[in-house]
Amino acid sequence: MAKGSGLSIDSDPIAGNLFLHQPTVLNSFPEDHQNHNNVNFRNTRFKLSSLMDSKSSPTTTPSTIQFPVCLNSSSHDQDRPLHRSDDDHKRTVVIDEMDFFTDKNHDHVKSNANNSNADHKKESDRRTGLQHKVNTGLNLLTTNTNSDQSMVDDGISTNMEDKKCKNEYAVIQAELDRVNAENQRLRDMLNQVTSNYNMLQMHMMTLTQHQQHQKSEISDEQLEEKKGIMAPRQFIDLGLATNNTADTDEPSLSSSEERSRNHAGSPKNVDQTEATMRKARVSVRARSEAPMINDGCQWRKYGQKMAKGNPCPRAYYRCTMAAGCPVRKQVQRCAEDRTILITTYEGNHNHPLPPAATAMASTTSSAARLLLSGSMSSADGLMNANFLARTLLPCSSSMATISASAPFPTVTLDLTQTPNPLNLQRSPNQFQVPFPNPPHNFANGAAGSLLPQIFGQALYNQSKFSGLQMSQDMDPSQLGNQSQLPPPGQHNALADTVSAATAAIATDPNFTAALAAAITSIINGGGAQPNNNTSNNDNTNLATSTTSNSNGKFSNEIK
DNA sequence: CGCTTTTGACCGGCGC
DNA sequence: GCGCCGGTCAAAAGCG
Repeated sequence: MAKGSGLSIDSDPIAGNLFLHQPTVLNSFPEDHQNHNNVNFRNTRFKLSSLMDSKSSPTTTPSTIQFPVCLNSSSHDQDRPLHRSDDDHKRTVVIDEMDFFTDKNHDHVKSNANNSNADHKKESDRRTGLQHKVNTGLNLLTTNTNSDQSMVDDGISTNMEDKKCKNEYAVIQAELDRVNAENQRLRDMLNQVTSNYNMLQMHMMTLTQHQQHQKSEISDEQLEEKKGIMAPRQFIDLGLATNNTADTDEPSLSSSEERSRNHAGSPKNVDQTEATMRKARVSVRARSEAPMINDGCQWRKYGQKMAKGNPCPRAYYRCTMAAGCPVRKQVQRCAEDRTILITTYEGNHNHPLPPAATAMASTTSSAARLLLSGSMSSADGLMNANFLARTLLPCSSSMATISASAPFPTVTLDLTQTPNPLNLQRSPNQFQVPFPNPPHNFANGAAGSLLPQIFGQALYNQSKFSGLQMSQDMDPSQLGNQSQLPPPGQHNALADTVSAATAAIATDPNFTAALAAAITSIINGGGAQPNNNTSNNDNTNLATSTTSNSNGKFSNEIK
């Protein structure tokens, strides 16, 4: 990663994984460069790798002579892991090897403990002159078959030596190919990260320009919104929901009905998918005197229960914007602080949404998608979510929590901590996403709209890439929106990486993508689309100035 | 009259 | 098996 870009992904454990291989490939030990004739086989590998770096000429293939010398390292050394701290030891071994190759000295175990610097120089000179013969010595230490050894003992052998050289060369060549492939993969990943970074920069610039532009146009666009114009982008990506006719054509099923369907042998994937989607929950805590947070959707109350441990009743709502919409939400006041309203969303809308509702809807949808990812059932999913919560809401480490211990994995956005000066006092590197309606009660939409959107978008992208992982084992058609998957090339490259390191994948290649998408969501959903806020409900005053802090953090972290 | 809310009943999961 | 609990249903009531 170019230092000029300032991208400090190395600090991230996941990105660290990306580059963990990189130093291995691109960095060889300086000592080895100085003593390139002495490098052992493993060091030779690093040299080869470094030669294969894009900055190196591919034509500078090391001569075969370099390898033979190295292979003389003692067997015990070959079996040991390579560490920088072993450099001295390795050099010592090399000296032994040179003694081994001297014409008259056949004592393989000759100690070099008493060798002087002059000896070193002598041996070095001798080695230079005997480089061709070094190949022969190399062969002696390669893995020989019994027959080979007997032939050597017979003293035949230039042919055999050549043959062994060829074998050795083949081995090295194979290694070369392998490292080359790895390098290629790393380059692809690097390119992807770089492109994402560039895209992010572009978006940031666009956003900056848009800000001023939009401020002057807000009033006009507000008028349009009130005319009931519904922009195409209001069709929230519902992924599976829109792709599954079961979701769109059939009314939502109660849990018992779902169970019945499963027993009846209906398409299990669909049912399980829906069940999983519905299990994903996004909980929003916000202060509000109102009985319910206004999130832009139309809800119908279908039940109320007294929940254990809370004197306040829990109300159950379902979305009534379309028949059969499976989205439900629960509203309950916090037992400890009754000014806090806890709203828990579940499911994905299967219909177009007004802009005012897209934020929360995308959040719930994203949470469901996150659960759909193959790794979500494991600790990886929790790690992903925690990583995202930590990364994408750096301004609010306490604002986003994800619980997998709950009956249903739940993303909790605690907005009770942020109706604070952060949203009102903008620093120069912070920005405000303008919304048509003036900020109102915090619970009436302010951060309750955009923060979930950011987080939701991040979750969505995360799940998108998790989908790559899942796609290895599942029918790709089960994925929600294939069109949003990376191109096949990237897909394969990423999938390879995924299969290589399951724990790391979750965050590694997706990090910048999620990050970029989060910013994009601000631009598209908050900045470029700030005026799509339809006043569907009379008291809809969704969103306002938010996440300025988070954006400042984004750019700081990236650069 | 149509829609929404209320509220008791019902159901299934889970733990003991 | 039983009871608790969360979630849902659906009839009745309320409202515009």
